[in-house]
Amino acid sequence: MQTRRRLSREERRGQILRVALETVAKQGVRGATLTNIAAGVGITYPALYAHFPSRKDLLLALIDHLFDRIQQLHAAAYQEDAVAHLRGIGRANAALVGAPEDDCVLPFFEFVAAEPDEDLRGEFGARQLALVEGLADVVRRGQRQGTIVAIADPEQIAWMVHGCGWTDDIAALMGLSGHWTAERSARMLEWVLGSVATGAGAPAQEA
Amino acid sequence: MQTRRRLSREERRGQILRVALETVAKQGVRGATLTNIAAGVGITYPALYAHFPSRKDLLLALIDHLFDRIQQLHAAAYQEDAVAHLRGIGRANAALVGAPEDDCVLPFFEFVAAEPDEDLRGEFGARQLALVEGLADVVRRGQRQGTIVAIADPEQIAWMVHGCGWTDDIAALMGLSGHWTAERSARMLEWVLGSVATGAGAPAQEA
Amino acid sequence: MQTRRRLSREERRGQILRVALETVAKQGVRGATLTNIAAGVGITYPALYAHFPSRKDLLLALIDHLFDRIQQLHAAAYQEDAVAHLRGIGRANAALVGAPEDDCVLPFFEFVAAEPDEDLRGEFGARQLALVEGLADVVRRGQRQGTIVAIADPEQIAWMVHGCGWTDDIAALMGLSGHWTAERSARMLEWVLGSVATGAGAPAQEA
Amino acid sequence: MQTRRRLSREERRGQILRVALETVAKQGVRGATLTNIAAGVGITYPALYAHFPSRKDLLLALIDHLFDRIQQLHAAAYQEDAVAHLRGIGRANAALVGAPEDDCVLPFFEFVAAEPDEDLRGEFGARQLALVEGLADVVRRGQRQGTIVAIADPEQIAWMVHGCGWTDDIAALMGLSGHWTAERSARMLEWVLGSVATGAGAPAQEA
DNA sequence: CATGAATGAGGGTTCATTCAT
DNA sequence: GATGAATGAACCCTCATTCAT
Repeated sequence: MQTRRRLSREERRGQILRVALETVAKQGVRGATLTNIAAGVGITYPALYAHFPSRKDLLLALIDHLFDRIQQLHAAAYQEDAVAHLRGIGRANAALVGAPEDDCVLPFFEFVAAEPDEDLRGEFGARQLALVEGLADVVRRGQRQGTIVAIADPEQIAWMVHGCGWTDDIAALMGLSGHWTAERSARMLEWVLGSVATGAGAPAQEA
Repeated sequence: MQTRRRLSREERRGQILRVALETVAKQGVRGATLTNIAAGVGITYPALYAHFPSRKDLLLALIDHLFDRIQQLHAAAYQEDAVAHLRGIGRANAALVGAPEDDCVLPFFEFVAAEPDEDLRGEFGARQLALVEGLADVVRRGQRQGTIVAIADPEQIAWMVHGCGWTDDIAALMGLSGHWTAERSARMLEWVLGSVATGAGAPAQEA
Repeated sequence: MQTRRRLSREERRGQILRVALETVAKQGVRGATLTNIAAGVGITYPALYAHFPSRKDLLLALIDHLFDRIQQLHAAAYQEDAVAHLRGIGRANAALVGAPEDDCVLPFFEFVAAEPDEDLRGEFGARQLALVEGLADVVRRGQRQGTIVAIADPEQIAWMVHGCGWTDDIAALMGLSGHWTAERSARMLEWVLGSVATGAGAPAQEA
Repeated sequence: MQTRRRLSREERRGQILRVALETVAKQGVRGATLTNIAAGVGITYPALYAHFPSRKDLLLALIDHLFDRIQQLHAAAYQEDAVAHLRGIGRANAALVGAPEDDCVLPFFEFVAAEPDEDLRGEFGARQLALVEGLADVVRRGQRQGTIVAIADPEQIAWMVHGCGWTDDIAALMGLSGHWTAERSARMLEWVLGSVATGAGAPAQEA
């Protein structure tokens, strides 16, 4: 008599994705072998085929899962002031980078790094684009609010904010957190925001 | 009668590194297997062991080779005006990204993306750091020249210029060149430079 | 329709060990490659990894298996009279040596001879020691029975009996059975036993 | 101008054999690869082919070399009293076993252990036989001298003395020197000798 | 829904051997 | 007589995948 009840199909699938994400964070896409993932889940690897037709499909679903979580983060950082919202998004990213036990930012770049033969980059780029579009929407909202200068190109701003996050991630990935510090990262973000924010909300630039 | 003459040790080593770099550019670090590299060179894979004691040593030598080439690029972009020098470095990088047949920028990021189990990230980060230091030196030169505001933090500026390059590279890697265009990349660079450059040389910011 | 039914885990494991033992007997430890063993079993070599985590673990399990069998032989030779028991053990060994189709004695020495880089000698020595201890126990039993002189050093006797077996094995291994005959082997054993046995049971020494 | 003169063919050959013997002692027959041997000699491995047509021929020559050295040891232990001579031979062997830096006894057994596919055992057995014959000759000399009982079978005695040495060697090989001590080894030898020696020269047996 | 057994392709590495120089 | 470059076969090991149960 098993006290631990059989998981439903959906629950199992979610569990697998969570474990897979952790595995990618710790061992990279390459290290996310079926054996490793299944071991984390506590099942045998052929059982994974009951949920995903192939490893690649699992990884694609994982990208979905990952971007869902990131988008939740972006949504959670919402503030009525668009500039503050962007700042919140940037800080959320920076905070995650500093917390390597988190399984969200690091796997993000692990996917960027996923070898070309995994055929994942295209899919990944498309999601990334959607993320940037979301940021651009925030910029546009700021322009409607009047907190962001109307002349600014929303996409350009969005990409730059996004790029700040990338820089953080890459630096962390390469063990350069001691040099590209959270402080410098924040200063770069403020710089970008400050140069387009109107009024008193914009911190002065000091480089 | 073989028309292809026997290569000398140094020639062969150089050839292997060139081929390996192309292979990394096309198939990633993971795809740079001994079989693939040897096939590109036109020899059998055990022959590689006559030149490198192991695959990892080959990859480490490749990182050396790669950074040598990048540093040459940076040096080649030299201009007496430090701001112009930084701009040249940024543009050189952007130009390379647009020319995917070049085997220099893409492999760069392939290494960033190299799976953790390859154990290359540490080594790579150290080289990266040296590169940033080089950029910071240019900034300091600009400060001595008076073309860069004295108040600026050279390391901060250096990292930001470097980060511009990263953004270009990653975007290209993910097939987003259509969105993160050369124009936007240039604008971001000008932004960074403009905000620290003194005098008329600094383009006005318009985002 | 496969007529050969799928084997259970335990059956397969046992079969692999049996085949491996034969392989060691015929081709030595070095010749006991995964390919060779798997071929004998009738499977492909990666399948072996489902049963043993590595070749070395397989070989260690094989040593277990081998000593189990030898200890069974020693136990099977039991006689109440300790001297007779020792004689039985010695004769059992000699008999095996003469029957090369047996896969027990020969592999024994193959392990002794296993190249140092296999790292098996230590483990093997420990088992060997246990075997000698078992013989020493028989000697002590004889001393309690009064069939073996009390003054004798049990360990010394045990080692000497064991050494008789070694001599047989090595001679067989080197194809010298024509010179170190079963008769001479028996005479050496009697010599050892005779010199410590009390009473009429001890055959006269004639060399 | 090389101050170290070119070695003559014979000198080089001897040097190679000496180095090869050390290599076998330290790393076994399997570890005696052409690369390892050549490295010890200070030349490159293809150069070995100038002296031996193949690795196997080198190993066969090495067996010659090894037995020559052992026979020298036996000769050096010569004493007019045959029993003393045999005792000297046994002690010489035991002494060597205790001195692992010596490259004579250990390689001996490394060859016994040489995997069957090396095809060396036959050759090795023949040499071994010659060695035993030499011991038997000493026994016969003792019988003529009257120091060994006439009734003894010279071959039997010779094999037993030889077997004592084997036991020492194997025990050392398996790291059991702590249990099969030099003292026990000596006692076993005295036992054998004592049981065939006549007169006062024979130590009393005490087991 | 899950498992256990097995596979085939591929990975890095080592080694005896050949041959032009 | 010796070298440097290269080869081909073999080794151990890993992994995604299949399939009967």
